[in-house]
Amino acid sequence: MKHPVVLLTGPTASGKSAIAMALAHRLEEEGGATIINADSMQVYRELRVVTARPTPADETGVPHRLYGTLPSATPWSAAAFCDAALKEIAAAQANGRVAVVVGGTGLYMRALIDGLPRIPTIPDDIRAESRRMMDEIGPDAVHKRLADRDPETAATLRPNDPQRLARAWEVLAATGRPLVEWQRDPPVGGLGPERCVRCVVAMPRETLYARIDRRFAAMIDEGALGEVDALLDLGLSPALPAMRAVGVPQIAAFLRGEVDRTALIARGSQATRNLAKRQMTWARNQMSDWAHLAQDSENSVNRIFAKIRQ
RNA sequence: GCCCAGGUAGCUCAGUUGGUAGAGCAGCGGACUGAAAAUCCGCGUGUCGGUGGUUCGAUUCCGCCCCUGGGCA
Repeated sequence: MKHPVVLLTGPTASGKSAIAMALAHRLEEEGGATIINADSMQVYRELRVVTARPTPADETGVPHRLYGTLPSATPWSAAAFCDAALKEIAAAQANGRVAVVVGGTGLYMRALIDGLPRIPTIPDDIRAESRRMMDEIGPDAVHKRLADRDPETAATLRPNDPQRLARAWEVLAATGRPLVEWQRDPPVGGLGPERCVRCVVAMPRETLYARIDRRFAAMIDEGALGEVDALLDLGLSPALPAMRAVGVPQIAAFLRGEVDRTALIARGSQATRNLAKRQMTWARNQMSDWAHLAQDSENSVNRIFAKIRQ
């Protein structure tokens, strides 16, 4: 394979970052690797402990890109990720390095492989207006308004799905063209599956859930409370993606004195398990043609290494 | 020991003026096309604490017993 890009995913706490690091070390003699973040939350600067982002020590050993590079006030997106990731992949390859894209966000992986239709960036004021309308009149009423002007897109959306309705509304408002029409345009910018070595880490659910419980409790001891406290000091809207990262609302409730430490750990672990389950559903049904790796890091590295050399 | 309030799904609880019961959460399955760690959808048989009694029929009414919480001694 000429310039393979390694795509490595798996549910949260599955150990994919450790596998990526081991792979990078293994590739050291052949030019090295650059690890590129495909996780929707690990980009946010203010969140490190709570998103289990690679440590500064990890980052000095191997080049890491798109980790902690964005202020939490600025929402990231699948399209922003694709643009940035494609540049980083090109830069890594120009230096003779293997690009290893790692992250748990299935949508980002899909967008990177298949590309996205070229929908214009929605201006901030239109976006804000769309979200404000959602808050004021509720998804059901927004769905009715959308059905009025864009019945085709409205028909594909449930009347109680605020996130997708807001998106459909702002695309229509900003471009005058229905979202479903945009989505019929050919996607651009995708890497294509043949250029990618796609791997997903899998393990028994009980094993993963136990890892999650252990990890969340450890985060509390490693500074997650102070980190979230500092984030809250920024006074950001609670609707922002970074403010909704798993652990942030739960820790915020603890800092407000609404729950005790035991309840915090229970709720934080719970929310993380819920996330892991959704990620596993995505992997099972949307990534069935990806190579499945066991949790064993050494074995996984060997398998990925063999695929790169094919 | 006495009095009061409870004992219903894994958890928190609702309910049945007597016709064997349902929400939220958890769990499981699913969707996912530019905020995705998001957003949304589907799945609920459980000796209704135990045991006698009344009744055509009791989780529901009555007696006794057990357990939990609170109060009084």
